[in-house]
Amino acid sequence: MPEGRPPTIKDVADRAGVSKSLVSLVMRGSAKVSEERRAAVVAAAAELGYRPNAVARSLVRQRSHVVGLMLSDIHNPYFAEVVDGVESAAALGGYRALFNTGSRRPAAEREAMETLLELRVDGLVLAGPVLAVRDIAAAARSVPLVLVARASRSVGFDSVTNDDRRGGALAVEHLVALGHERIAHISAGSGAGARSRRTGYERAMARAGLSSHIRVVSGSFTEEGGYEGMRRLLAGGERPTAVFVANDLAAIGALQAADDAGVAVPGDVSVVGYDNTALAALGRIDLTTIDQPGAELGAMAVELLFERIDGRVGDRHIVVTPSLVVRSTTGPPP
Amino acid sequence: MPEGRPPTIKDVADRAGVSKSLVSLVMRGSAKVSEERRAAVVAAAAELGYRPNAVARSLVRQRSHVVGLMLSDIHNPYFAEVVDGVESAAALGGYRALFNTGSRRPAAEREAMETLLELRVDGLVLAGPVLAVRDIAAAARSVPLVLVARASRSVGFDSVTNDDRRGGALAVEHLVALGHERIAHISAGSGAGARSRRTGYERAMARAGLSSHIRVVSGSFTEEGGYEGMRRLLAGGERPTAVFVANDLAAIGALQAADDAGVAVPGDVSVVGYDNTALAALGRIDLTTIDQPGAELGAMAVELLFERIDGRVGDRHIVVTPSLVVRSTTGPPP
DNA sequence: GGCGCGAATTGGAACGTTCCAACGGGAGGG
DNA sequence: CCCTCCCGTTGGAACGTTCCAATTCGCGCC
Repeated sequence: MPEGRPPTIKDVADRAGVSKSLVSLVMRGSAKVSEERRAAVVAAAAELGYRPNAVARSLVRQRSHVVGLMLSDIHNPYFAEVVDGVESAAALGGYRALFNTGSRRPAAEREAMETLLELRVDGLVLAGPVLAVRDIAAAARSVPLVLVARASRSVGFDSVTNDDRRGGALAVEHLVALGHERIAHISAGSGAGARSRRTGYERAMARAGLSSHIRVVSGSFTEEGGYEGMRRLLAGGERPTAVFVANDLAAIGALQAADDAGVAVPGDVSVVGYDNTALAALGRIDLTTIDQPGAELGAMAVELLFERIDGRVGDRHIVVTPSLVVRSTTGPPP
Repeated sequence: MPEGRPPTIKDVADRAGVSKSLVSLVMRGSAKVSEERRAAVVAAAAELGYRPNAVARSLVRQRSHVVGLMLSDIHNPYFAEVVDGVESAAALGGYRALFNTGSRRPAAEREAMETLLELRVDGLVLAGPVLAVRDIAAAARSVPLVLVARASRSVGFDSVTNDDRRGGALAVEHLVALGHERIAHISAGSGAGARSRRTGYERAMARAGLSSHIRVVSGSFTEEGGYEGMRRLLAGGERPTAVFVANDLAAIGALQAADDAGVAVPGDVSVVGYDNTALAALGRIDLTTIDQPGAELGAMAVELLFERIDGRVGDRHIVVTPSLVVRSTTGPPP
């Protein structure tokens, strides 16, 4: 069980017979400390099990060397990839990363973000937040902030996204090339990027002369959302021969709904997802999808953050181009 | 872009024409403040965009109201469930949760844990760490600590796990009941719980009089580990008719290897996983597995943590009983 | 009219660091 | 032999809060 109180720099100083300043110098690896004193301090610290108090350090230095990352949904494997990128880029820059999650609920997201803000992280990365732009902009006023996987032309922060509109078009173009006309879309409503993916879908449909076949049902970025969406598509009206789903997670739900309804994929209906998560690559799933490199986006976000932290400011909105990954859930229409 | 310096309690006090102590009282919702002063303070805080500095508060109160959670692997959906449980239980107790990840590498895990420790979290939850017990025990000496999804009879901290040995036996018993004899195991080596699952497998095999059929290949708690393990099992020697894999993620890799080798599941070989993650429930995967309720384990861990934080100490090692979930990857031997 | 009391408010110490200006002492130069 | 310089070391202020003891103020009571 934890003992009375963790040892402080003062305790170490007393035991080593030096001043706390000297201990501080040793801990930070200063060159201007005599070898014997250093040894004495190191020994004393080890004996006491001294561990520097990051809270006190952070208070006096006005810098935490921590970047905060708010994840909109920890169940979406796409964000695990973003985490990888953020974490490795942060480590490269001598920073630590700490996460949070908002469970897709704006209120929870705001609270998670607030927690990070109160902790005075040096930079904040928001991955796929459903938060209002107003809240994001407000936060950006007090800390360097970068948005990942959600576009925004707003000022005051940077963003790194893929071109969701282009991605949506890519999906449609692929299906059109296969000969589909009745291509439906399961949208994720207000989810990050959902609007653009939908717009990409609609415009590409129009360009292909298929305006009359545009059909959008609302869902979400979750399995349940995709399942429900597909259920509705299969139930009512003229059945589509292909469905472009808002993301992989939802696409997997859609696949499930098709399986449950005895509808063959891609025999009866083709399905396209979005994100190219590890899930999509599983042999049993083998989902055609749009690739959006999560780890890279995360790493770029941190680099932008570093520039802001260093004072090199300029609202940069990086947009990477998505690409199509064809697997076995798409084929010619029946 | 962030302005010069975030406003402090002092700035608010000046603007409202009161002392910093009064502002502090208002911020903490004290009842003994006159209505007019309160209003003045609230207004001043809003105008300045004041946000309390958790770092300073944490320093003086010697309490952060944050529980730290170190995740061994953010790509394993099982841990996302643990996060859910931890987060909701923490919120219930008025605490915030902050995560970290160690990417299954002991050195990285130690660093992640150290980060949390330096930040002086009030409690630490370690989910499935591969860290040495020595390191865990050392950390437990300075902070209330609970281990999740890894057993340990050590003193100084609590743990919440499922009975991995029983789980391993459950898998074997199910397969034996189906008529299998050549049941192999893909182990996760030094991963948390791996040893016990293996022991459970071995003992159950012995109990069933199948000692001579015991066959263990080493893998890991990842898809690649499972893939490789299955590849080896299918390649060399007498082919098993059933395989118990260390966890769902690895089992999915194993499934893939079987598919790639043209081996039918469960026609030629049955496969059992562990964890009962959302992955296993996917229709396309439909994996027979051992259920270990992640969210519940996470929530229980936080409750134990709270008891320790409140000083009610006692090394408690909670072990929940796993259960078998039969799906379609298991069947009678060919 | 003075006294006591409670309620509202305040100043200052404390938390554990870092940083800076200042200090002591030995060596080297005049 | 004294002065200077530099190196290693030190004390104290500062960071933004909370908490406690002390202060002020208004009011009722004797």
